[in-house]
Amino acid sequence: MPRNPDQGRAATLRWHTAAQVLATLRRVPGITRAALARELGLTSGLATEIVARLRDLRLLTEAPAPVVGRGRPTTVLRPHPEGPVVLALALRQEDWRAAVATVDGRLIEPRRRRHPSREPDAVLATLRRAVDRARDRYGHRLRAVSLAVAGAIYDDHLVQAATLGWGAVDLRAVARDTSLPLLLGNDATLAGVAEARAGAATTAGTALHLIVEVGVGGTLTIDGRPVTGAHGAAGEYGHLPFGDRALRCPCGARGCWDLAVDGRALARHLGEPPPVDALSYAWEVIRRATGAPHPGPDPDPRSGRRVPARDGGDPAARRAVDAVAAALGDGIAALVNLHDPDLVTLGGLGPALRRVAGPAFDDAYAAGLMSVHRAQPPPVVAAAFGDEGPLHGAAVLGLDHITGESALAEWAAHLRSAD
Amino acid sequence: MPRNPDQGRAATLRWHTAAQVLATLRRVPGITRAALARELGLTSGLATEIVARLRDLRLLTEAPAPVVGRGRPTTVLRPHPEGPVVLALALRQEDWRAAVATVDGRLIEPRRRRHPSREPDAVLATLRRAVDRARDRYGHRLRAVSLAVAGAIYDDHLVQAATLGWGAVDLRAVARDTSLPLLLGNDATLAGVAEARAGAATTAGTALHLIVEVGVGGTLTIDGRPVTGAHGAAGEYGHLPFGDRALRCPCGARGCWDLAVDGRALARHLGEPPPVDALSYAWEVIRRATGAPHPGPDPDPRSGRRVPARDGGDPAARRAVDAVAAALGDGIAALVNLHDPDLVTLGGLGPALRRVAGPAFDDAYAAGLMSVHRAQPPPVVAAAFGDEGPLHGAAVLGLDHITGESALAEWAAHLRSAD
DNA sequence: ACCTTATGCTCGTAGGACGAGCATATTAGG
DNA sequence: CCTAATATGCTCGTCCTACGAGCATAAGGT
Repeated sequence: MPRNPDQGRAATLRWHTAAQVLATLRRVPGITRAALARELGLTSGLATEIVARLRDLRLLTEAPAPVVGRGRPTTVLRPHPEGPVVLALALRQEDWRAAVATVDGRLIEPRRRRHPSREPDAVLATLRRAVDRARDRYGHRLRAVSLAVAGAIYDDHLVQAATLGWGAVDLRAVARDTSLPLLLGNDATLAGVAEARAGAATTAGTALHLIVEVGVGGTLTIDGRPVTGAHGAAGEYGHLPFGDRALRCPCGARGCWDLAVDGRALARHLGEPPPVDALSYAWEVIRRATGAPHPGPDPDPRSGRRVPARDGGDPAARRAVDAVAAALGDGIAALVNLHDPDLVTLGGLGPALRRVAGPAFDDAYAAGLMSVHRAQPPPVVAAAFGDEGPLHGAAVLGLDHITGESALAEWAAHLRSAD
Repeated sequence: MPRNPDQGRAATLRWHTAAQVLATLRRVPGITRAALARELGLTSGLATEIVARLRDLRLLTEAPAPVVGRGRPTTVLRPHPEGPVVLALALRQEDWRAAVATVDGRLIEPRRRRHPSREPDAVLATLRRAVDRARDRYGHRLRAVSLAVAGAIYDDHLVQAATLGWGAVDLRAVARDTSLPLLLGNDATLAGVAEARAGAATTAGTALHLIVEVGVGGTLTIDGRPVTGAHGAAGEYGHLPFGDRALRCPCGARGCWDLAVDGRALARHLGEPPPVDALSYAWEVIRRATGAPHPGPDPDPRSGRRVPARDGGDPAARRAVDAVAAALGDGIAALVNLHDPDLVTLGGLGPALRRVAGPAFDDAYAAGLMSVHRAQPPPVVAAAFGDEGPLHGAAVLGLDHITGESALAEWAAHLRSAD
């Protein structure tokens, strides 16, 4: 039956182990060849064959590894200087980011630009220029473009981006007429993927990632893959009715959790009018609560050092932060009861709210857990990538695509035809 | 490296296609050999080889298929009369069920018994006798025991079964000293698996199953596999705080959805005292609301015929049912926003509440959906298996186990050693 | 009786995985 | 400085799955 060259069991299985090797290289960048063989349980003969094949395919190169003890020295596996790359893009409210990713998952040339205009056409034209620049520089090595967007995705289309003020916008213009696949993902989803693959949740099989900015977004990941639902629209944690049913959400429903945990909630607690820019307003309230000049996002979220003084700030702001942090902890507890994750990673305002709020968050979290989770509550930790999560997640999306079994077969055919 | 006989790439791949064949046989019981080859894209030579191997392994037999037109007649694939089986058990509040399942997924000898006593020891001893009986009858053909239990599972242990009045009970006694694996699953989770594999959600990639009895349980399934979380404790939909925060749940939290959608909610709306048996109380209120003698669970839920008259019942009961159905529809909408499923299947009281409530459910469901889901709202349908879901799901769990690649290798070794 | 159609079987070939044996490159220790 | 110990890499023969082509088989249709 399988006359089709890239179908059937044999053609798929051919690249199976090669894809595993590349996945391992991505999980442990700079892994040695010997360690890789151990990790995957490859016999040395098979390792020889597969590495040679991947070298011939310009997917990786070997460099002498630093010697550690006795025994024949091994080599470090690195992406090939003429190997395939993807362009990762992340589109947010006030700026966009771009980076080129190699098969080991490293980002090169990360850039960040503010939108000169927020008009869809202007933004898409800018992104398109980034694609063209990458094509000029990398030529046929560029194999895919992946785009993290702060908006709602449905069946691979952007249907709404509230923070950008966009409705449905056709993003395909970013890669039109390039023959490059354009891979689309929600930014909170992709940030969760980044945490699960290379960030704070690498050891977790099931992880929940939540990001608080204007409202709450996030995703559940299972073994590094996001639970995206039938149309890619899953992850609307902010519109769960965990909040006060008297409050009406712009989404049309009542009692959305969104309204209880972001800048709008802080304003309500402070008796101030609804903020125009809920995100910077929230940072400002957090600043007032600490009395510190600028509590902003951690420059390096991996270091937990900068704990601002809890005293010295504005008591009203502190009470507002406490209330919002409690609503956050309470909701997270409900989601832990629901999903039973190994770990929860928090992004956006989350870590700062928690830090400034003192015990309010932890108390609410503990109180909301069902008894089965009390003995070993899943840790709630700050996201490792911070604001860079969506870009890293987009890179993961693109690399998953180009190192999948079918894309490897394509790349091999591409090389054969180029010679 | 792989000196271990049942590890490594080759040993796993060996059974890969054979496992696919058995999975297909289970998805389409009574499939013909020719249709199977088409379905999996097997060449006729490979089909010959694999079917022959599975025949030799006593996993399936072939019988002449009814002739439909021209061409050489093909055969129907059936489980082998000496092939492996699993014993599926389902443990509920007032009764337990048992059935033996063959590799094509059919249940033979389904039985149902009431608990003579609800003491854990007595119940476990009864289940153990069912295991012994199956062992007597099937001998070495019995390869696993799977158990669906109406309680909370954590790390493969039962930590609580509220409806049975049990705390943590060690269920391993059911299969102790038999060398049979005991596979454990929550009953709502397994009912969802049954719906996704062979019930109302077979065509759905992502499906949400919810069952309303005392509270709400359920599971999300992705391609037929349940999302069970890190410890198998996921699916506590009933303890999401969708309800009135003024109400305290026995779980310790406030506002649990549970309290808004079951018999306890009906009693509150009617101003009656909290019922002792919330489930039969709920059926009784539904009966009062219809005026019909007995609205009970559908005898055949696949036929949507028995729509009771909405008029003629007790108006107060109808209003209570309306309110509860609305709370159900509202919560389901929130979960659709969250998970983006293709389909929602409803079990337990759900279908009856919805049928009796008239538009209250559908209105609340529609009103709670986010706009992205409005164009094509996921259908909410009655579960196909009704009360038999957990038993069928347990059978799926067991059959997945014995038709997995490693278990097939074991079975082959077992046969070799028995000769 | 033929042809048509659908299916099943045999056999030669390709290619991945495996294991054994040998080759190689380094350190540790005398 | 030489040798043993150690870790790693390569080659090759074998096994097994998958594939494709050609042929065989068993029906219906004419």
